[in-house]
Amino acid sequence: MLKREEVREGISKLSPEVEIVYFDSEEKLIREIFNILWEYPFVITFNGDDFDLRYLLHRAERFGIRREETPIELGRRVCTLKYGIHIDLYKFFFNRSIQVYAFGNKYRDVTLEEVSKALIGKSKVSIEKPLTELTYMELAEYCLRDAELTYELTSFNNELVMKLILVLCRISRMPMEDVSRQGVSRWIRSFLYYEHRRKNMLIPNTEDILAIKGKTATKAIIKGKKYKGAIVVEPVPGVHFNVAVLDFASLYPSIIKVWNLGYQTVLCPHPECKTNLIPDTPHWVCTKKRALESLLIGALRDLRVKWYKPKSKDKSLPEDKRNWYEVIQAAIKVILNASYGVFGAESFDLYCPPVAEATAAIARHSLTQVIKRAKEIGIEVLYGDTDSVFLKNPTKEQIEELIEWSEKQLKMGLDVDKVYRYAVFSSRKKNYLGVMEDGRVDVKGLTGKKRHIPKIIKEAFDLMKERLAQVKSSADFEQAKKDISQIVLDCYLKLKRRKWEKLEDLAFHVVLGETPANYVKTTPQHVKAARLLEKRGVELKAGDLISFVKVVKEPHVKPVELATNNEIDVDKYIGYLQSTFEQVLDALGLDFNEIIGLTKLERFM
DNA sequence: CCGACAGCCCAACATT
DNA sequence: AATGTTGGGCTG
Repeated sequence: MLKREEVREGISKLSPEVEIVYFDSEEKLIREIFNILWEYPFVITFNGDDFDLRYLLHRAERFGIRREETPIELGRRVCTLKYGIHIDLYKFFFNRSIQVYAFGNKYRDVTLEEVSKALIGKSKVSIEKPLTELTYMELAEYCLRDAELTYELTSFNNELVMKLILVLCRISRMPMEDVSRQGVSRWIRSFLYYEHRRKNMLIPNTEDILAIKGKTATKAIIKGKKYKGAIVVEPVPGVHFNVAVLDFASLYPSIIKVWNLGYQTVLCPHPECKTNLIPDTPHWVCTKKRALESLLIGALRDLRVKWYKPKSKDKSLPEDKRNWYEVIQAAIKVILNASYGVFGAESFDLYCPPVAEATAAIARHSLTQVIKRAKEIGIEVLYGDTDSVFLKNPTKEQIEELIEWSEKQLKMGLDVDKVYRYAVFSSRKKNYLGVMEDGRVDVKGLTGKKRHIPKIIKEAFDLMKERLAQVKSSADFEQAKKDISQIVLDCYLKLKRRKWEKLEDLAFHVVLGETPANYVKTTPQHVKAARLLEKRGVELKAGDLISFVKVVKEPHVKPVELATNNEIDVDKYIGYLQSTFEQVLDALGLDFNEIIGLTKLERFM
């Protein structure tokens, strides 16, 4: 720590083995930090690329410490070490694939506080004063905790993160420093390029692939997308008991494997292959040669499904071995999940639109076929999305038959993913709720689970969820419906009578996709609130979370910290409550307006 | 500058 | 007032 005038010692809450070293000049402090950095083969930071290491380097220059004396190498967007490997966990945890597939979306904002809370259940030391006003002991405590959290993010769960990085290195053939910073498209590029070189193949230029194979032939449903994607089945609204959810095992990678897809084989030059058409497209696939992507993605898929996944569940293996298999299968899953998308991404060096398009087309065909077959053998299909079918009360035999049929006819693995005791569908796609046998509740897409909605509505929604978890049979529903009506009514009255506890409970929370000034086409509500904050001198940028409430007067929103209770637009909130709950109430045969006591007549007055 | 994809829902905004 | 567009949050 740097000795400074007027800084008090403070009271130490640190454990006795912590040693504090004081320096009387910043230069000496920095030189000592550098000495320590030289000693370590790995240095882990959280945002060290953009802050810690960069800052140290620049401070060092101020004191005339020469570049040769510093252990830090300055890159354009990275800071590396001359001896040792610097891993910036901020970059690693920021990676969408890591966030979603490796950590199941447990953290949302990529901050040390958020990620630590989510993954290791620990928090930063909270401080009320500006850093400069802390006593030495407070500062020491604060910094030490940050260091501990950062380290523990790599050590928790048997060093999961370090193992994951190591496995990804081995698959992608990239150095740890790169693999921990770059996105999944770079991993896949590196992996495919390596195999090209190993087989002594030419690596095509990006523009040559596009020139020869061309663009896409199908029309996307969503404006602005390049090609047609997945199918979503119109749900059968209502409550359904005993719903089996079947899905294809890693559908897209399986298609790439089974259908021999790759930039070489789709629209190949052989006239005799032109009859080997891909359903729903004018494209054909080669019948003579194997595509490298198909081979490699297929091999990865098989390794995961047939070796690593079963080994990770094999109870006869020692714990640490099983754990290692688990890490590997998770790492392969991350790569497989992205392996189709990259072919449709312009930024990918083996970008090949017809390959992506063919994969999606075959997926539609496969799902359609399964639905058709299910109906043929007498099963009602309630819903389906991309790779799944929701079957109403099927028998064991029917399920077995469907799975066998898929294996034989489509060469595609179909499995029972889960069974819902009952499921609730509205008429909306990607919006449903399922209660599993053990009482866990899956909520998909419903407004009630979205993170931007006010706490007061979310809490009511969660109460309803808990109540629904207790329903075992259709007879149970009668009482549950009454209880749910009461939950909705309570929340309605709390709003109508302005009896909320805190204003924060009414706040919507929306992330800025851009810096406020960049919104030129429209001004969404959270941007309006953001601009009010900016007027107060708050600096805002993309990624910042804006919390605002809805008020009566123009512009109808206010940042929560600037608002008062009496200006709240209660009717807006009631409207929101209504639309949130109606997604479920509809299916239960309940009516929002009746619940809150409006008779049909009153509603028309 | 940042970089896997498409489809769906909702609310608010902008335009006709 | 009706209709299309934008932006965010979600599913898969």
